[in-house]
Amino acid sequence: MSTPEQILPERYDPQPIEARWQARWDQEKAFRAEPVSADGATATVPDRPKAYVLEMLPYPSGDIHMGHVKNYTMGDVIAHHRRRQGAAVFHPMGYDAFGLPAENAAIRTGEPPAVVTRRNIDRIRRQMQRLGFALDWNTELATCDPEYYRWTQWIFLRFLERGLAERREAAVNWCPKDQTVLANEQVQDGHCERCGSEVELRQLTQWFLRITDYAQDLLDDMDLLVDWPERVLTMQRNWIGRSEGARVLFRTEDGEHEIPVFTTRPDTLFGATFFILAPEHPLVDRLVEGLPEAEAVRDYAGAASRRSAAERGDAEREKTGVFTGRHVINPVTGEPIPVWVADYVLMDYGTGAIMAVPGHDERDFAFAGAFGIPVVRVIAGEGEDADTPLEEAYTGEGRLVGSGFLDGLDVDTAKARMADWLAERDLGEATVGYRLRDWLVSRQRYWGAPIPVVHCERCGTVPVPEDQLPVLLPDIDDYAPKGQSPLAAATDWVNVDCPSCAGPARRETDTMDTFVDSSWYFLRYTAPHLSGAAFEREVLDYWLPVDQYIGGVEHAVLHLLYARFFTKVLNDAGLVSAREPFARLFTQGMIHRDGAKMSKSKGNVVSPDEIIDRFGADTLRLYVLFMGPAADDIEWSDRGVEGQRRFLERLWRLVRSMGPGSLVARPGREDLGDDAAALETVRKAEAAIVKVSEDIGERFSFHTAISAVQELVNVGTKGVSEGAFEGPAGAAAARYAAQTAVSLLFPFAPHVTCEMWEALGGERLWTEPWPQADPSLLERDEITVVVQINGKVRERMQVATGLAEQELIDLARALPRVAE
RNA sequence: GGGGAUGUGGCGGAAUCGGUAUACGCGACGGUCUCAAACACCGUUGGCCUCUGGCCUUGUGGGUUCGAGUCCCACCAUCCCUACCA
Repeated sequence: MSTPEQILPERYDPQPIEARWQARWDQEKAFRAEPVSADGATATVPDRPKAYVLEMLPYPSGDIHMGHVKNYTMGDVIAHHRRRQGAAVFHPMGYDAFGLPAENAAIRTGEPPAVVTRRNIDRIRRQMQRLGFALDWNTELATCDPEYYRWTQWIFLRFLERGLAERREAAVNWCPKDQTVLANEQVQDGHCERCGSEVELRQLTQWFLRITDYAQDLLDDMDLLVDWPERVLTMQRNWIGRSEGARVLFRTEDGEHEIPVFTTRPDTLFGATFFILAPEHPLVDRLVEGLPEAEAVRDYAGAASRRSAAERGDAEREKTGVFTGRHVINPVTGEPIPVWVADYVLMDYGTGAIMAVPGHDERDFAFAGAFGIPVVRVIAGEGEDADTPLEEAYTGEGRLVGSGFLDGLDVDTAKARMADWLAERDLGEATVGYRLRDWLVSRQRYWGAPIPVVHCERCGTVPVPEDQLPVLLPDIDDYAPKGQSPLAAATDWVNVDCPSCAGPARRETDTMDTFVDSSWYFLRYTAPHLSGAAFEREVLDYWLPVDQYIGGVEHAVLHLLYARFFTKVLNDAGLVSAREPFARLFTQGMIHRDGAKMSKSKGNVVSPDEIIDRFGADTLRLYVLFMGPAADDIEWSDRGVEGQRRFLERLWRLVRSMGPGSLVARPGREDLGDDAAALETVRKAEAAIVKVSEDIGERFSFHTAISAVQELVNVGTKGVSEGAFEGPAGAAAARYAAQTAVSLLFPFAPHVTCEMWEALGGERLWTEPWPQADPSLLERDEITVVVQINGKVRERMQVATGLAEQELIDLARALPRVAE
């Protein structure tokens, strides 16, 4: 360690400097978070502002990539800044450690996923430590640890007792390659989010979490998400997909069955000329029983269910369907309309049945055209009447026609009037539909938290009693998926006594989606090794909500929605005070190279380790944030990295040129006298303080914060080389500028700045109060005023500050090039 | 189809409240060092012209304003999300 009064060596060699400071921070427990709940200790909640700074936890795949470096460096900068501003900072780290990659590796090599994962975690931790992140390793957790998933299971039981976890049969997404079901959110464009295989629909009994019960809450509480990117809020809004409409009851012509539909256009009910059931609709079989159409309908339904989700979801595809031979009665016209089965009607949206209005719905229009079904106009737009022929579905505004008691009304009024009419006759009511589906959480895979229930012949589904948690994953030999969970092969484990009646029972063999694990990890950080509870209310309530959350936008409708849902359920269960987990969210852009996302398959990956070896961690940290706006996708540049290294060298030389000495106080105007260069230098330092503080604290504009320090360093370097700091005022100003640059740069490049800080006579820069600018030094005596005439710059004049407008105009008019 | 965003030098980008467009960095060019090259350092660097000066310039075209990269209207281009959701 440098001792005060010592100047820096001539050469900047990052490796030993970084190793030394990392060891020192570790030894001094410099970034230990307080309070954290632990066994046998009573945590006291401090009386000072807190800052919970969190980055989305990594999946331990073996190596961290540049995206991680950028993500954690941003969090680190904010954490350092808040700490030096006097806040109690919580900046934890963990691993989202269950999941398919480790399991797939196990299938290939036979090595247990727990072993693979543990090795990967050790590796990724070492890489993060090399980057000097100010994390509290004491609170580190991995979601695959039994002491963690015990509480994941415990939370699952809370859902179960609140009726929010249920097992039911449904058409679900099945990935044929990974041999497991997937949540709706994990299907992208009809393909498995993980492996890219085309997803099939299968009718299976699975575990769901009833997130749809919280659809409205999830929408309403977006007001509490004070600083989330609009983009993410919009994506969640669209995903939840609230639409107002009506439920309408249709009866079969024999009066035997009532079939409800959901429609957003109850106003068009007079135009409903046919009716469609989804192929999976439970009434399909019964309706066609004994009819000549039965065989054709069953064939069609069978073919539809074998079609891939992608194919079925293709709106461009020609409409297909089959007539059932049955009719239902249109409740307003009293007319029978034919019932068809068609695969463009989806079982899991609305009621799985629709009233088809070909005149005013594009899909219904296409279907009617294909099958020769009559099209009726019930809305007339501007300049149209009831007889204007429809060449395509008309979906615009207009007046109702051919619709009895609705005639002449506009669309919105007609919607309300129809809802009332239906409600008065018990034929329907105004209602709200959501696109959001319940969250399918069971997986037929090994490497996840076992679902803590037992199936008993007598008692049905029985929760595993809390004192028997965790339900540990059994050791097995063959991890390969076989269409059912590999856990089923562990018969000793599967066969148990029913906790309720002690009779023979079988354990649930499915494991939980790993998004369940990551839906509450930010709560467990506050009590990572507590054995008697998932967390402690008082400590949790002190830290929550997370003040700043940072991660990739790819989780907009996955993790970020699920974590909000969990927080609301736990809040309703009286376990957490927070209603929302993440007050502020920042979504970072990706780092590209050669125009594409860095990936092993494209061979365009730059390894963080390699950059650290060549340039040092400080340079890498500086570069990933200097590249451009943190929210944007930016192209990696090797030369850009070198530029940041050069900048650190420049700062190194500037600090070295100060010679031995101690920290200086900010020179005031009286100290600077009439030394203009010195005043300008101090002023630049003050401007940098203001800029860097705002850029880190409010704007998330790290690249401009770094530029501001670079400008300050440039002023210092230039001043030194031009001999502008010869006098006593200049020397003090230069030293103050160097000191300020080092202090402001610390959150970005903590190792080298700590080294420099000691050379400048300070110690423990990480505890140094964050600098405050002196506004009086920012004021100028004179400013340049630009004189424009008709938008053209005509003159520039130096004037004293504080002149009145008329005085300025008079001065301007007196200028020769203005007066002419 | 629906939604969200973006467009500024050779490149990444800055300009935060409508007030000197191009900060900071990369690259390029010139110089110093070197036998030489690389590195490093110093300097120059939006474009054009009739060059001690002038004109033009923020995707395109209009508008508001004393003044527009910034506000309004229209268009063009690109990217992302979503999509048979009744």
